[in-house]
Amino acid sequence: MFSIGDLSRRTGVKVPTIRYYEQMGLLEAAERSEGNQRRFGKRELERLAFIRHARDLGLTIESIRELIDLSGHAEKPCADADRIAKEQLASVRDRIAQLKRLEKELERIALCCTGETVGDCHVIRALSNHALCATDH
Amino acid sequence: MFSIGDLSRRTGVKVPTIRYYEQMGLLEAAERSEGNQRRFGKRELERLAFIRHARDLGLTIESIRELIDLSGHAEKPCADADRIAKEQLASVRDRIAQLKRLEKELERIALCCTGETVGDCHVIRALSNHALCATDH
DNA sequence: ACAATATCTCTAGTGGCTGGAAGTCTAAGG
DNA sequence: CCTTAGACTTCCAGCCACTAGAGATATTGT
Ligand SMILES: [Zn+2]
Ligand SMILES: [Zn+2]
Ligand SMILES: [Zn+2]
Ligand SMILES: [Zn+2]
Repeated sequence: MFSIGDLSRRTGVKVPTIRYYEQMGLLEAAERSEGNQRRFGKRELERLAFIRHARDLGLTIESIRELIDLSGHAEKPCADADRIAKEQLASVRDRIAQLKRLEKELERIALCCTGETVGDCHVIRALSNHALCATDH
Repeated sequence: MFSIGDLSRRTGVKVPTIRYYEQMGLLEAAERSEGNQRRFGKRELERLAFIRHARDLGLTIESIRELIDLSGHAEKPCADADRIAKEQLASVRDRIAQLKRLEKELERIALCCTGETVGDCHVIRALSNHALCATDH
C-alpha cells in the first residue's frame, strides 16, 4: 500500500492534484488508514498513470472520465474511445494551425523593428493596426 | 461619444470584457453620462483596438499593460516593447513545438486502432502505457 | 518519548473572461 | 410628454485544471 506521497513520487503527479482527481471522480475514494490517511494499491497507481498520461496528451478531465468509464466495459465497441482520441488530435491540429498564423504575424511584428524610440517602434505601430497584418488571426 | 455597446460593436470586444479591461487598468476609468453610463471617445476606441489586437496575438494582460505604459513615453527607447514581442514569439514557438510532439503521439494513438472492443482498443492501451510512446511529451 | 515530516480538510487564488440577477437610464415612437 | 423596449449599471458566481496556504492530526525515525 502506498501513501499519497508515495503515489505522487511514482507517478509524478503532485499530492494536491491527486486529491483533486479524487474529488473530480477520476479516482475512486481511496481506502483509509486508521488515522484517516489515504492508502493506494497497484490498481490506483495504474489508473493514476493513465490519467497522467492522458493529461500529458492534453485530454480534458471530462474526456478522461469517459475513457475510464469505457475501460470498465471491455466487451463494448471502442468507437467512443477512438472518437475521443481523434477529436483530441483534431483539436491539437487546430491549435497548431492557429499558432502558426500567430507565429507568422509575430515574426513580422517582432523581428522588424529598426526604430530606436517608442515613438517610431514597429512593434507598437503593428499592434495598433491590424490592417498592417497579412492574415486574420 | 460612444456608449459601451457602440464601442463593443466597433471593436468586436464584448461589453463585459470592456468593463473587465477597465477593472484591470488597461482602460482608464471612462467618463460617465449624467445617468452614470460610460462614454468613450476616439482615444479609448483606439486603445481598445490595440488591446484587442494584442490579445488576438496572444499577449497577456500584463504584457499589454507594459506596452501601454511604454506607449505613453514616445521618447524612450523601445527595447522593452521589442523584448515583449520577441518573448511572445518565443513562447508561441515553444507551444507549437510542444503541440507537434503531441500531434505525433496522438496520430500514432488515434489512427491505428484496429480493435473492435474496448478490451483490445489500441487507444486505451496506448494511453495506459507511456513506454509505448516514441517521445517524451 | 519526541522531533521531523507527511498527511488531513477547507478555503481561496490563478487568467481571462462569461453569464446572470436585479435595478437604473436612455432613446425612439406615439 | 409619456411609455416602453432595450441598453446600461453593479455585484457575484462560474469556467478549467490546478496550486498554495492555514491549522490540525498522523506517521516515522531515532
Ligand atoms: Zn521597437
Ligand atoms: Zn493583426
Ligand atoms: Zn479502439
Ligand atoms: Zn506517452
